[in-house]
Amino acid sequence: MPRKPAPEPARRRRTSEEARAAILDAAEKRLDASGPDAIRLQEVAADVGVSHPTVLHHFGSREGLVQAVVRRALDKLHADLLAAVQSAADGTDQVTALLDAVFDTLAARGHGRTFLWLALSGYAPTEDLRVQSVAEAVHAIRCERHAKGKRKPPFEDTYFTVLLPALALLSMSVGVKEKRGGGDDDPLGPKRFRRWLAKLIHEHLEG
Amino acid sequence: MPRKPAPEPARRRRTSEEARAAILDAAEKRLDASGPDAIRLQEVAADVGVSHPTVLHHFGSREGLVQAVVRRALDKLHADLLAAVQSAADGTDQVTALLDAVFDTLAARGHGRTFLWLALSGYAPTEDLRVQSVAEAVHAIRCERHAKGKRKPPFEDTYFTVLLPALALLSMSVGVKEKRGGGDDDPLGPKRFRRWLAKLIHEHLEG
DNA sequence: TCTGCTACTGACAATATTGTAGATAGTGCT
DNA sequence: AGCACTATCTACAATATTGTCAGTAGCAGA
Repeated sequence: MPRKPAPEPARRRRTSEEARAAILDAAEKRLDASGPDAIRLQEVAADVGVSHPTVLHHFGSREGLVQAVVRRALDKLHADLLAAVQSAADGTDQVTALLDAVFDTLAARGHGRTFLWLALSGYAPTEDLRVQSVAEAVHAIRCERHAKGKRKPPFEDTYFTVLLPALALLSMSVGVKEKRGGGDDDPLGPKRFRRWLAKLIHEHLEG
Repeated sequence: MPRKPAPEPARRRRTSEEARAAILDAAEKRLDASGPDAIRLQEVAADVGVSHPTVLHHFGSREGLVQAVVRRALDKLHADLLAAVQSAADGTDQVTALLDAVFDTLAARGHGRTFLWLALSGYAPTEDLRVQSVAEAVHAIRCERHAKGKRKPPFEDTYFTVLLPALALLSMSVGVKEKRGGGDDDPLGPKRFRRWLAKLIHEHLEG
């Protein structure tokens, strides 16, 4: 007897935007965890609860999806980084606050790990960290302060002073999962390291 | 007419050791360039000039090959790192020499890039950089020197002082190819950065 | 020269992954 | 209700990749 076509389990229809966002979320999880090469159409689709041709419908091709994820991830990184830098613009212990904020962006929120994946895979140039622009902003403040009597510090010094913690925090973001906890009292833990680094930088900037 | 079986292009027979070494070399190239996931049996075999079952014959499985490559790469990294640290054990400008040597190992020779691939992919824990042991060695020297009259510096300070440049150099090794050349006079180049960093560390150690 | 060992090979199988094609079914508009 | 639009589906095709198998061939020792 002719089989009645099985009643399909109710097809959900999203707006194009919603669907794209959901798919990008799923793809980004895999990007953060295992890199761009680990983005599989089938798995991403399964995570969202759709079939894989749906993903192709929205992004054209696997490469299209990867490009979209990369763009969104970098945009988010830039936004979070900018917010972090601005949030720490004032306060008594500026350097510590800035380091903590940038660490939060790069390590705790996983953006550093993602960025390393992208840089290694050739999807993002290292310039995308935008150290240069941050250094310029910091240098402006520094010059303004030191104008009184002392000699002006060279831009190179400011640039390197910004570059150093950026590079360090980036490397720290690799092993976030397996690292020791964040207790203040953990002797060699990342939190104490940041404090130490902040002090070092602060002393250097003061001269 | 019955085709004569095409004269096979002379099968070359290596010792097991030679074959394994050649295959590992080819696999390591791909590891350095594109990460462990980019190691394909077919491509590695083609690079060496053998068929892919030969690779399986020597390493059992793809995973066996990857494990072998990882082990050899980490061993080489440790050996080179140790040699670098020891080579810079004496000399007038110890810190600069040490940084240059470690930079050469991590960035110029590509070991840092490989290590980042392995760390991100979960093939090597971050502890594998062995910062701890280097820090202990440095701390011994430091204590010996500073014994005369001054207060003993805490180990934590030495550890962080070693950790900082290690993390920085590691991150630097990501974008080696696309970075600016190594001219001494390049304003914001990596060489000047290392000089600057060496000076910073030196001043910190002196107090 | 014969013989055993094993590095090596071609052919095949099994699975994974991307991509295509045509049909189906929500959704808003008239 | 009827219709256009398109998000979504199933089914299939094409290729890549790992792994198996039975046989071949180079080399060393008897």
